[in-house]
Amino acid sequence: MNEAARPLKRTEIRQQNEALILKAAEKVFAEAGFGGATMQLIADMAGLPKANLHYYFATKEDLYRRVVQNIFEIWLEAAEAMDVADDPVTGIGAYIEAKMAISRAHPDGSKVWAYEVMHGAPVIQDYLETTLRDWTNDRIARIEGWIAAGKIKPIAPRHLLYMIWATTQHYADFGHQIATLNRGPLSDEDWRRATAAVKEILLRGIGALD
Amino acid sequence: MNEAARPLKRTEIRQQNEALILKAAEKVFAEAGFGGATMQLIADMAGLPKANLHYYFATKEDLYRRVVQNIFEIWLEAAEAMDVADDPVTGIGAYIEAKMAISRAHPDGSKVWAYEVMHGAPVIQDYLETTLRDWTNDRIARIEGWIAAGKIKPIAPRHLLYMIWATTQHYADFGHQIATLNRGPLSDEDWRRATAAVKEILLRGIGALD
DNA sequence: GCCCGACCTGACCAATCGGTCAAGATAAAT
DNA sequence: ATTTATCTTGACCGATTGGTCAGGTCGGGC
Repeated sequence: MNEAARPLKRTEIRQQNEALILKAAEKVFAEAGFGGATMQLIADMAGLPKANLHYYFATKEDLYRRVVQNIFEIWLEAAEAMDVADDPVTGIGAYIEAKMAISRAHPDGSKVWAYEVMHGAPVIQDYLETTLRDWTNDRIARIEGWIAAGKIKPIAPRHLLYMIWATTQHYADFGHQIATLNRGPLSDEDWRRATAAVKEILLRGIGALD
Repeated sequence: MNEAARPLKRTEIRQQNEALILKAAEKVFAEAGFGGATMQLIADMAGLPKANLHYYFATKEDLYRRVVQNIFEIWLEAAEAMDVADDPVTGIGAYIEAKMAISRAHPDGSKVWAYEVMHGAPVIQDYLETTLRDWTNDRIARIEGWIAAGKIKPIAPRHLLYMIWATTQHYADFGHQIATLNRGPLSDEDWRRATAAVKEILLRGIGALD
């Protein structure tokens, strides 16, 4: 992969191999789930001997945990997009766009997250109860403010958030089904149209348009 | 389980045991995925010896296939709810209500379906390309009719369907996350409110309300 | 040039997996 | 009552799994 055989510094070796393993693990966990994934498969995909994986990650659970945590961080960064503006059209619109972009850029990560939650969130239960719950309550308060200011209709803020999560992540988690119905992977234009459709229906649905 | 030890007819034995195994399998496959599920675990949950499972279902794949097909049939029956009326509010509203009811009644089935699609639909790929694709195209034509008649705004019908699937199934597939944020399982009233919120936002989003 | 600690890996292991099978138990046809 | 086909099950098997380990390689401080 690298040009020639340049000598690598110790820290570079560690960073490079951990990243390589995490990337391969994300793909394999997304394709096969935790139980269906094997360390041998991840090793083959990373181009490393299996024993080398156990040098960097003690157990399969440790590796899985790191993959899930990485996704959660990407999730949280995008969540800040909702605070860019004071009006709901710009704020919620930017959040939907950010989440759609993540669904396209990190479909495997989204699937591993879905897998983890679907199976009772054994690894990230504490994150759900702390970070995610706090973030959700803050956004609910923000949406209630928009309702009180008459900027949107008095819909249920909590279920609006669930609908945003559901619709945007659907394009990653169910990407195979969508691609099958579309007779092929979504193009740039397809993604633009999908994002526009989701934004339009949700924003009009809460009375922020027209 | 049965009162006393009443003698069972041959056909009864077969039906009863197959149903018992399928029910246990649905739960285990939903909780652990295909790879994470074991025949021993399913056997224990069904209260039967493992060898007995292989008498009724030759392989683990056969058992999994039957579980996925069962869910697909439930899915299709509910899809007919969309054709109950000529106006979009009643038709789409009934479809959303039917799908929300399924999410509540068959959360494990929904999860197994999600698992199957997330992993490339190796078992039900042909259903996606035939039955589901035909059904989707028919409903798109129907929605386009409503648009042409001026009953709803000119939204993208395909993405409206995706949004309905995503939001309704989210309450099953991500039920654990929702329950955690809700500090407990959803009550009857919670489900009623969730269904109303989804219906209201989606129907207003396509311009069928107000 | 030497040495130490980080890095690498083929070979190996106990545990568990899906699946098999032969022998016994039971319901129904004769 | 005997036969027959269905149902039941403990014991077993080869294959694969996550994980270990001893012995090697190699970068970098001295």
